[in-house]
Amino acid sequence: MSESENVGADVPPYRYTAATANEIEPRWQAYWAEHGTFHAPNPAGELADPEHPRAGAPKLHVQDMFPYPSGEGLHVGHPLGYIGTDSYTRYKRMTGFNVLHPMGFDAFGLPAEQYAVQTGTHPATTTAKNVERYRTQLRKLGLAYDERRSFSTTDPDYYRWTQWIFLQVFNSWFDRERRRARPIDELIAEFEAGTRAVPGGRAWSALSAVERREVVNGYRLAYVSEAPVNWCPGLGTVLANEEVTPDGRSERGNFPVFQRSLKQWMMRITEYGDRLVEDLDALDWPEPVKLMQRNWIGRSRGAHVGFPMDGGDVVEVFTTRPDTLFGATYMVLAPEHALVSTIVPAEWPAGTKDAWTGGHATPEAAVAAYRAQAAAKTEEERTADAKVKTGVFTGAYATNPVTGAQVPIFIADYVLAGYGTGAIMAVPGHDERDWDFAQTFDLPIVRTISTPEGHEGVWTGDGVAINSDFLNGKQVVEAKAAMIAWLEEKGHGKGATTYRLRDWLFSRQRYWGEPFPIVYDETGLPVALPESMLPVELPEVDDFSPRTFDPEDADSDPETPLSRKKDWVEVVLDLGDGPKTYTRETNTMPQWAGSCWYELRYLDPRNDKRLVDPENEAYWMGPRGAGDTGGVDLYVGGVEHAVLHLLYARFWHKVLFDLGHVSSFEPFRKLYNQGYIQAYAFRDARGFVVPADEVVERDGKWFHGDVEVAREYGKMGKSLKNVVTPDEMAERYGADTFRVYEMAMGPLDTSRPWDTRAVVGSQRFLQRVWRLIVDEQTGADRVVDEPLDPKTRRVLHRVIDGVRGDMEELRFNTAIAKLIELTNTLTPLGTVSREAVEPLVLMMSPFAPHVAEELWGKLGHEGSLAYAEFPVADPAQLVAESVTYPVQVNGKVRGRVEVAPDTAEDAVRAAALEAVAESLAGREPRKVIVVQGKLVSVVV
RNA sequence: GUCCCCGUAUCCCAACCGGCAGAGGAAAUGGUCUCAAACACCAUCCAGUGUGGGUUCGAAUCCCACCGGGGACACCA
Repeated sequence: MSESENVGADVPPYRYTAATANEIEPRWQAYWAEHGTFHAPNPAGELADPEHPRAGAPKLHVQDMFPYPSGEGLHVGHPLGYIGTDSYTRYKRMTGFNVLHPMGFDAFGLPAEQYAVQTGTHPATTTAKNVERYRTQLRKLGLAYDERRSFSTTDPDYYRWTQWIFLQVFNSWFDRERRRARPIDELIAEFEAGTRAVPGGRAWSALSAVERREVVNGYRLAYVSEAPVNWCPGLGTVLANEEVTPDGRSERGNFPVFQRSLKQWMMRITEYGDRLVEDLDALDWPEPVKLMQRNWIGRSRGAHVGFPMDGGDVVEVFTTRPDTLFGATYMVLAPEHALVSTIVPAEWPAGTKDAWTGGHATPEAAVAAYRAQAAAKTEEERTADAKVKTGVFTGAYATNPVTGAQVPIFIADYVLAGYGTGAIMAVPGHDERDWDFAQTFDLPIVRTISTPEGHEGVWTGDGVAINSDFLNGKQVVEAKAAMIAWLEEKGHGKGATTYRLRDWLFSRQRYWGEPFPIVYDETGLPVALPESMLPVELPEVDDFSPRTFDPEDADSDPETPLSRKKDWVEVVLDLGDGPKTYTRETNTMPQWAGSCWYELRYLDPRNDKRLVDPENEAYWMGPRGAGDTGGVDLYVGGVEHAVLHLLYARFWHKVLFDLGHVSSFEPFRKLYNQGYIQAYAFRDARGFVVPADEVVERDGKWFHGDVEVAREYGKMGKSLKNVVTPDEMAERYGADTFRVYEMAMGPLDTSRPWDTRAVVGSQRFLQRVWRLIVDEQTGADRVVDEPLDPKTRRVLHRVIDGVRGDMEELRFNTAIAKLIELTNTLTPLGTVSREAVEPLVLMMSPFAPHVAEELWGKLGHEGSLAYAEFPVADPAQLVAESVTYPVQVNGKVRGRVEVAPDTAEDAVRAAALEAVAESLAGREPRKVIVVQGKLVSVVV
């Protein structure tokens, strides 16, 4: 690695090199810090500044997904998005916007805790050290953050408000009629006044105090429930559905996850299912991310239908196709369904087919065996071959409410306990899974939708209802509505919507997270701490580790690190009725909690009275008119958070909106997914990774020393020995070169391979600009005040126009290409005109801010260019002096005509025909097409 | 299996509503500078747009099929 180290005696003394960059860059970084150059003024509060050049200007709030400060520090892939937003915001600031571009750290989480467990170092120490390292690395890149607004989610001043939001969630309920959250006191008032029926049918006044609390707790948006959860013994904690992979393992650590019924905190995100789906339409987000959220929420509209049984039980099913009810010839329950054990008769009823029994003598034996078999299967095995359907007859029948027919009830693992009611009506004629099952078990198939001529097998498409009595002749949509009306009238069911989304499991058995602001009294019911007691600080402990277990031990029980801190857990408090002993909640919040609302804290980071001053929130994030969602103007990050962070953050934001704490009803108006920087890794014949920077290419093959190695393409990472750090790039080329390279190598939203060798191209560009202004031998200023020649001036204005357009659309690669083009146009001119060079320096400043600031100074300006006006193209200069039309004859270019830009179509046509007269050779044109400003096409 | 995105020069990428396939960078080749090399500079080189069909005066761009790469979903009733 040599290029920059041989800056020898022969290099001209005033050339722009890595050494120049490394002198300039820290100096400007210090200047910006000292002058608070990138402070953004708030309308109100401590950060208000009426004297600021952008006070009262239109605002722009641009934010990156903040990093988890890992111990390994940054590699060149991490800051790609940060440099993108930095370039964009520097540009927007120069066009007159008051720009908010903050950065913070998402610092709670597993790695710091695991490191603490291994080394005994307190996670707070590790975290502080890592955050400091990140800050240093980011500062070296010249990222223009308002550093007054920076925080870590682990700061007690920050998580105080995370806990405060938890209390808001805990102290509210979802009013389904109004479709929004309301304070829990309003619910209690309704119960007291008798305007809302108490569940269970008893009068509010007849309930004991404890019973009342239990009723109310059943409504809270944050609640404790004993329910099946994802228990991961290997990690010693429970996990949210979103943190479990499709094959039933933990996203972190890849340990097996088991369903266990445990008492845990949940958040009622399902109540927001409709709004989370519907409001997606109003967001400027990439379609794939919207699709992922829609899929995850999985809203289905349909009906609940009751199938009565002789004993009085009713099998309740959910269906999206109530219109096919006449074709429901059997039913299937999930093996875990609660009814299964009660409906099984002692013997197989008459008419039981052999295939239905699984070879067992009694229904009880068959069901028991099938249940055991299903329970033993992993998620992966269960879904491995969807075409092969398994199941067994329960021996019981229910009545199809519309046909009156007795239909057999099966259990099968293709029906999931956790979705809908855990039971289905099977319509083999019009559902693929039911069709497959009916084939295997020889069940009757009744078609209720007309199928196209000649179609055989299952039909899931549209059609007209047949064999369906009062539905016959209706189209699917119409038939669904008619059936729902019938069901509701007869009391056999009603229209319903279900979701794949489950309530959010919100507690973790970890140390390094936010403590809950919750204690338990002698009744064992939770009591919220008052706001005045926030923050509930994380206590010091000796042992940070949760109890972990044999990863396969499904029956182990979680134990929280905080529960071992007895003198913290037992606490005497006066919560209004005198000092009493309480027991603290010892779970902590999941890592997502801190990132669920951080966009709001940037707006008013020092406010110790409120989460955010409403005036500041309305200014930075408020809606721009009726129907506008409000929110961050541009939010940049990777797609990997499509359903986790982005869904949780939307949920919390909507709760805060409902309770009147914010004016925007979505947190992120526009989302942009940056691509990833990929890298090559190399392995020898044994499969061992060799350091990528020691591999050389010869004749299209790769060698490590004399050993040929195989190349693979993928992530950059320590274990792949292919990490390149921004620090090393800054040292070898300077941060500006590194920034320009990252922005120039391709569109921001596509992934591309890192190529250190190509970085030099960006350095040459900066060097050429520098050379335009500074004499490399003497250091003298080369710029003259002579006007530009008209041709170059038109190039300049075309570039200005193009660069502005590119910047607005985040097309940084093409913007840089245009700047290079302009530079290459100016270089051979000999005289360097201020008229061209000043705009060039301003236009390059978003990408290469340090060298631009330095050159701006050399051009005679005082202070920073951060608030200088970005060049504006003169429309008069954008009109070409003349236009050259290529003239095509039958699609081939046969001539050219040069005319004035405003030449009328007829004149262009005449000139063009003349120009290709020879090619026409007397043939009469059948058609002449003149595309104004583009070309002429002649057809003969 | 279903859906979405992408295949342009040796490589990374441009080409905005269909209009002369090349803006920019890297590599390569030749040259200037140099005792020499590196740096720098100048010049050159390089594809008819994955394949096959269609629409059109005209297709990288629109449509269909296939091939290759990436992503999402995958018993959700």
